[in-house]
Amino acid sequence: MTDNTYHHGNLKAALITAGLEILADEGIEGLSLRKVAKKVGVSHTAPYNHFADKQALLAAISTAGHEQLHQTLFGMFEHIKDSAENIIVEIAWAYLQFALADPGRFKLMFSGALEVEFDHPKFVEISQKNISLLEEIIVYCQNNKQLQITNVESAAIKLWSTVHGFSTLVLENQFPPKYVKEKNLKDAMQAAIS
Amino acid sequence: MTDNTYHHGNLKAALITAGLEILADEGIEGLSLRKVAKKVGVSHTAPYNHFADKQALLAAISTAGHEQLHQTLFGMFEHIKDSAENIIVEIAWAYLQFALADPGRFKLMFSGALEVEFDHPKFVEISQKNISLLEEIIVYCQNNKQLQITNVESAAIKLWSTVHGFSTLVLENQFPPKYVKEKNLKDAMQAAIS
DNA sequence: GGTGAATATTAACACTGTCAATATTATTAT
DNA sequence: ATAATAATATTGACAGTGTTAATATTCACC
Repeated sequence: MTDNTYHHGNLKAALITAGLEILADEGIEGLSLRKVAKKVGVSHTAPYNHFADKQALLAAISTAGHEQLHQTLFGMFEHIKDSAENIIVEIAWAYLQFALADPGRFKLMFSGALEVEFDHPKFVEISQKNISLLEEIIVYCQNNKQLQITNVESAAIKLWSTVHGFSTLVLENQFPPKYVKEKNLKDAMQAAIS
Repeated sequence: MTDNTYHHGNLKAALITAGLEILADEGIEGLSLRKVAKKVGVSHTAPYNHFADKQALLAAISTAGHEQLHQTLFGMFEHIKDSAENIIVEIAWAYLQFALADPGRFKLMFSGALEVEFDHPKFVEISQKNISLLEEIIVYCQNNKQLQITNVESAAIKLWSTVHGFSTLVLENQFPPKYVKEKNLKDAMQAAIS
C-alpha cells in the first residue's frame, strides 16, 4: 500500500508501461529485463515475482500493444464511420500509422515473442477482439454499399493479411525504393488493398 | 589455400551456411555470433575479419535466405506454369511452406536485421529480383487469362503483401484457432488471396 | 628471404537472463 | 495482538553474449 518503500504496490503494471516506454525510446534492441527493472527503480530480479521469465514479460508488453492497437482502430472507426468515403482505406492507413509510429512496439507484437496457446489467454482474447472489430467494419461497409462480400470471416482474414503484410514490408524496407516512395505511400497502400 | 590450419580459406561463406544451419536447428534465439564461430571451428572473434559486427553477419545470412526463397519460387514457377490451374495459389502456397519449413530463417529475413540502404546492396538486389519474379508470374497469368490486371506493379505489391501478411500471421499464431485450422490451411490461404 | 597485408587468436570488458539464498513487508490464523 | 505464513524484494553469483585491443600466424608479393 505504500509507495516508496520495499514493496512497490503495482509493480506488474509499472513494468509493462516501462517496457512500452523503452520500446518507444530505444526500439526492440534496447528492451532488456534489467533495463525495465532499473527504469521502474527496482532490483533486476524483482520482475521474477510477477513474470516467470523474460518471455512472459515480453508477452505482457506485446498484449498491451495489441490493446493499444485495438483502441486506435476502434476509435478511428467510431470517428469516421459515417463520413469517410472509403472506410477500409482509412482503417488500413491507421494500422500502418500505428506501425510506423512505434516500430519497436509493432515488431514485438508480431515477433512471436509468445507461446500463445498455453500461457497467455489474455493474448488470445485481445487477438480475437481485433479480428472481431475487422469483421464489424466489414459488415458495416457491406451494408453501406462500400463493399461486396459473401464470407465475412474470409474477408476479415484477407483484409488483415493484406494490411499487415503491406505494413510489415514497408516497415522492414523490403519494397525496392522505387515502388514505395514516401510521398505517395497512401496511394501505394490503397492500390495494395483495393 | 590449406584447409585445416590457421587460415580457414573461405570463412565468410562458411559462417553464412553455419548460420543458416543454426537457424534451422535452434531457431532465431539460438543464433549468436559465438555459436556460429564455434560451429565453423574458429575463435569467437574471427568473424570480425569478414563482418563489421553481428548485424552485418545477420544481414548476410538474411540475404542468403532471400536467395533461397527466390530459388524456391522460381523453381516452382518453372515447374508448374504450364500445368497448374491457379498459378498464384501454388506460388503463395510455396511461399507459406517456405516460411513454415524454417521459421527462424523466415523471421530473420523479415525481422529488419539490416540497415538496408547503405551497407548491403546485395540485399537490395535480391529483393528486387524477388518482386520482379512476382511481376513475371503476374504477367504470365494475365496472358493465360488466369488473371485480369491493369497495373502490374501494383498487383505485385498487393500479391506480396497479402501472401506475406497471411504467412506471417499464421507463423505468429495471430489468427484465432477457429479461423485457421491446420487441415484447411490451404483453403484459408486461397480465400485470403482470392 | 623479407616486408606488409590479411587473417586468426587470446584476454578482457560490460551487459544480459536466470537462479539460489536472504531479507523485508503483508496477510492471515489463533 | 502476536505468531506463522505468504508475498514481494534484494544481493550475489553464474554462464553466455557482443565487442575491442593487443598479439600471433600465414599469405602474397618484391
